Amino acid sequence: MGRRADHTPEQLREMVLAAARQIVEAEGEPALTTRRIAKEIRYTSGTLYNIFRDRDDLILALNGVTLDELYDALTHVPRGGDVGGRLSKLARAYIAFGRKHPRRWSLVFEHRTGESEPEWYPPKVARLFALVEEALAPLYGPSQATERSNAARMLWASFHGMCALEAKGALAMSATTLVDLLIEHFLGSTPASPSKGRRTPASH
Amino acid sequence: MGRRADHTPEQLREMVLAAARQIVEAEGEPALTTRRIAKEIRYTSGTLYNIFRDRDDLILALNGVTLDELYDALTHVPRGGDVGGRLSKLARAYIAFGRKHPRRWSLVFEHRTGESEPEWYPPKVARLFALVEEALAPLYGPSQATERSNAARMLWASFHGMCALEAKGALAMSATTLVDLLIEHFLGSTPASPSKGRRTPASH
DNA sequence: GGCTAAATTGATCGTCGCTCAAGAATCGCT
DNA sequence: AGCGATTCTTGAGCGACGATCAATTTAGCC
Repeated sequence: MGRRADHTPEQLREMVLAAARQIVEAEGEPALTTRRIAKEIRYTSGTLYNIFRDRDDLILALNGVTLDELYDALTHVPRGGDVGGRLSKLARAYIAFGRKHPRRWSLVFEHRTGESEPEWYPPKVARLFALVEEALAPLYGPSQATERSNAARMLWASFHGMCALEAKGALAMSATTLVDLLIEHFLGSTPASPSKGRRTPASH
Repeated sequence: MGRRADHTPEQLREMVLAAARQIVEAEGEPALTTRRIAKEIRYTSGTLYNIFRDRDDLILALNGVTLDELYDALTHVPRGGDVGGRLSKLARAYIAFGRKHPRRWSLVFEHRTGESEPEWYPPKVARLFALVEEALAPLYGPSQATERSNAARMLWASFHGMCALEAKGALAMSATTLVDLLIEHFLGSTPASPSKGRRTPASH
């Protein structure tokens, strides 16, 4: 057979990613073979290589979808309330996402990023950090951009660690409990700026 | 050819793990094939299946070696000094280990633990937590075992998250900076027991 | 209608994890 | 010492994998 006009390249790309998403979610990464995906969308594996450079490129694109969904889930966290409440909600949303899509979430972090990431990838990660930075805004003055950025990275990495260890069953307890413990400790002290130690938000 | 008396099963097992260790460290997990390991130790791949159930079992054993080495590295952290200093040294030793053996360290966490872990595995993880718990001992009274355990898990998971994100290049900064920031915040407040908030160790 | 260019297929290559019959070397027994 | 039983290793082989590519078929264009 030869050329078909069944689907545009864009449609095809989305069909592949949708199928890949479903396969990973249902059966895990080992089941994500090119032949399996092709079968799912009624093509053959060779066609996938018109769209993606190789399997790694396909997984990277799928991880992009996952990061988009994660960002979407986090942006739906209400913005009001105090800093601690918002941090906790952000962390819980992150953990909830990891629990809801464990295999796809794991794929983002287990995937070996070969030589280098495409240019569209880092921003998808950066804006997750930015959400935490934004939540921290009330705690820091305009001259404390670095402190706020460090704190956001510290908190996000910690959330991630709890989520990761929980997913591996290495925690023997709920990650949300640990998250709240971390946030309490974090808000209970502000060593970066002792003069500004306050637990409730204040407009700056 | 048939039976050889070149090596005992124990020797063989160690040769396999040593070769696997070297291959992973030098070329990463994709290079860790049964044929490659067998070639390295002058056997054929079939022999590996007399020692390990399958490739996953072999990787699990290798991860056991890695966890042992990690534990060894952490036990060599000096015990004296204040709590903050010891926590920081433990975390730095953990991060240093991850930096020194990135591919082998990643393998521990990227490996999909299929059905269930063998009985010898969880203790290797648990005693890492125990090291942090021990370091936290001066901060908690005898009736606060749960609080201490939670704090240790929270800290360890956070260390892990920083190490993991640094390894993926997602931090854009040094993990040790974040670790120290976390420890400062942690010691700067003790919401679990406000009456016992002290930053310097005390014998109990 | 006929020509060009694009897209899809199916065969194919080398490699992978894993299995197993066959054979060789060691061990236990007398 | 001899010899059968046992244990271990090999190498061929299976099915599946990622990836490539010539052949073929179709869509778009004049």
